[in-house]
Amino acid sequence: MGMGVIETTKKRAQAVETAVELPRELPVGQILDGDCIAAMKRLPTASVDLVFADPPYNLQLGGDLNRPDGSHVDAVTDDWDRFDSFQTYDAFTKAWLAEAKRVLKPDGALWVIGSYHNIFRVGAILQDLGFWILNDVVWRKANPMPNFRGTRFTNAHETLIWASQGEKAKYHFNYRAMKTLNDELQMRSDWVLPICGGQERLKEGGTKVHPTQKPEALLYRVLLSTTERGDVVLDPFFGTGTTGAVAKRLGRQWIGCERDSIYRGAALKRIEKELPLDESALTTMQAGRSAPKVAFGALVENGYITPGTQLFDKQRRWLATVRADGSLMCGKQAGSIHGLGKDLQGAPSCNGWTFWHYEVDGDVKPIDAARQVYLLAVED
Amino acid sequence: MGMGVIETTKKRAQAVETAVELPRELPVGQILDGDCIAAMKRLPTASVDLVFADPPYNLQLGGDLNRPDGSHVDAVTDDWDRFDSFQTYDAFTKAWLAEAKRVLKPDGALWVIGSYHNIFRVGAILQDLGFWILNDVVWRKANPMPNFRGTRFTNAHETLIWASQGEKAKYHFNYRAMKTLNDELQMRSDWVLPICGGQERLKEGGTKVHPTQKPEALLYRVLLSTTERGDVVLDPFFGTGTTGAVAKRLGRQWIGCERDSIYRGAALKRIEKELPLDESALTTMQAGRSAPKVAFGALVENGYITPGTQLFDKQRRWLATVRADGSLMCGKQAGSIHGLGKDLQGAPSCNGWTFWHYEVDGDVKPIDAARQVYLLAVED
DNA sequence: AAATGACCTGAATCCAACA
DNA sequence: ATGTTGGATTCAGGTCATT
Repeated sequence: MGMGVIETTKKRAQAVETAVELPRELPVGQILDGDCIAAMKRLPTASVDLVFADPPYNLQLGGDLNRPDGSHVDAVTDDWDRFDSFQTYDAFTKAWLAEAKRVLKPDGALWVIGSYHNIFRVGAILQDLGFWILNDVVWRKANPMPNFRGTRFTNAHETLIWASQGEKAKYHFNYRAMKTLNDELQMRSDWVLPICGGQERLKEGGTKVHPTQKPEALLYRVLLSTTERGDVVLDPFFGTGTTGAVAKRLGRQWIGCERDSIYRGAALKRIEKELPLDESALTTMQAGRSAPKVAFGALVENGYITPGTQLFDKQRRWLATVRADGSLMCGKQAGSIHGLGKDLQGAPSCNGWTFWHYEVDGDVKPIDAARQVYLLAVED
Repeated sequence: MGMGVIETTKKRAQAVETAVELPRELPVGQILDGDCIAAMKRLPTASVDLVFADPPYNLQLGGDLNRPDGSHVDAVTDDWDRFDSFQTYDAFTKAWLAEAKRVLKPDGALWVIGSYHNIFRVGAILQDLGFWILNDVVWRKANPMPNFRGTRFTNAHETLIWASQGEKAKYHFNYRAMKTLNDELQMRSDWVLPICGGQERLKEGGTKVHPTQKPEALLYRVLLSTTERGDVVLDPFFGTGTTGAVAKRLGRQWIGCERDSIYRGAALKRIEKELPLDESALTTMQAGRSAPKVAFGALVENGYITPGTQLFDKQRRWLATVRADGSLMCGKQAGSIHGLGKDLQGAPSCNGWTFWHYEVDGDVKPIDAARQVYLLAVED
């Protein structure tokens, strides 16, 4: 697979050098120096599982922004400069998003965080590039900075976008882990988390090392929800390495890009100290579909449900008989627990495990109860 | 001031006709028929104080969706939400936003609501047109529809953008009213409100009249925060007239655009029944005050206590009127439920929840009773 | 009457592994 | 590619009938 780098004659010599320094193996556990676009160009196509990006929010803070012709952008006051700077920001955004898309595996995903200053541009551009938005997630800050002048609403949130490679692309979502994390309710698109402060906030001589250090809890949720253990996570705007620290803790591999040597030093020191969680802690709740599947026939086979047992729906509209092969019969109709339930109701689908019930010791229980008992017995 | 219409010789005759039917006076209290872009072109430049827009979201839904119990989800599949491509949607968005900008006064403002399907494109385009984003506001739905297949995070919010005419433009923000409404805390950029249902939801023969009717509490907060009494509010996507109904209630003037005659009919009927709040209820807090603990304003906003309601102490020594922002007025004195109670009694402190009473169905109850009802409804 | 429970619904880009 | 099949999947609030 090619590197996707546009090779001009000028750049070719450099590319050869790079090939010596960075062979095909991914530079996991490393912070790549320099501009993130150039750094990403040195990574192989379709090689990382997740990109998490916290790009500069505007031109004033993003000192690495230049016009396409290379000239530097400074004052952003009048209308012309505003227009010019939006254009410049868009070009920069398009460039790094395109590289991120190339580097991602087909079933990889992208997270970007931003505020109203930049997130609308970022969102529109990633849609234009073919990314498919899966959710926008609101980080609701538990303790935001107040609006001191009383001129607007307290800016109390930031927005994250989660996107796959395209409309039909696969992606990973640990639904069950999120539901468990959220007290057995589906995790919503609004996350209430405190801002980064206290012991977690990196400081040097009393002043914060990085102006926009993100809370680890935010990365924890991002990585736990959309990566698996061992996955490679790329952060093009690594800063002080929150992504790397949480990735290491959660048993994920990481790659960073960062042009500021002070941030790089702080990040490496920080990640060095981080301890990975141990095996047992990293085992999360599994979704039903990756849990061992149980055929209804196995319950019959093993005597948990006897052939001839009468099953019925909760309203007792239909009565079916269990046959020796685990199929059901109701009148002249027969089929699997799911298929028969579907046909009888004329529904598009049916979960037979919760639809069919049976009597046991005078109680009415869904047949799923028998499956639970069976699973407990088999697990040992 | 000109009409801003590009006058070709063909259109001139029509323009004269229009001038007869729609003279310089704004068509306040009217719903303009037809496409909103064409309708807005008939309005004078710099004539309205606020635009609130709930444009099509371009949902791009796939096949059918069923709940786990097999029931069918009634999706938004209306023609008005279908666009060929992002390009088509962008062109449409740019056209109506440009008209909105022309029609707005120099110190006017724009609100747009959307979801991740469209809001990034809308936000980027309005920035390109020179609008200056003041806040993005998140409507956190108290009761969103779950993600039935467990494939993503529950899509539990929508996003509003509030923008002025430009970076240097003036705009209106009723900081004090918002702070009072939010229990003496600055109003944040995330608003928790239930979706529109129950009695508020317009129905005809048991089915909803409009698939995406917005809750009145949302418009209440928008109009109270960024308009003054008598201001003209334009809604280019009027639908069933939530904007008009709340505007009338709050003593604002309104203009709507709507091409569907069924929606227009329902909106006119609805607004007809709406009663404006009286003078005293509409006077909101202008000066600072300290106190309460639970937001009395939330009860007002959500209709548990109507602005204009008369409150009194148990001995009926004082009579106070509830105002739109949740403050009380008694004679010339005004304040929060606690502060005013304290001042009137000359006491060091006062628990407004137990001090103030109101009549409901002939019974006299402390306002704390309304809080209890509200808490039961809101609690999670 | 108050409490309980069944049933319905809401701006939704909603499956995966086979043959 | 495309169709088929197995089987996994929901929260809050309102309405209305029943206890």
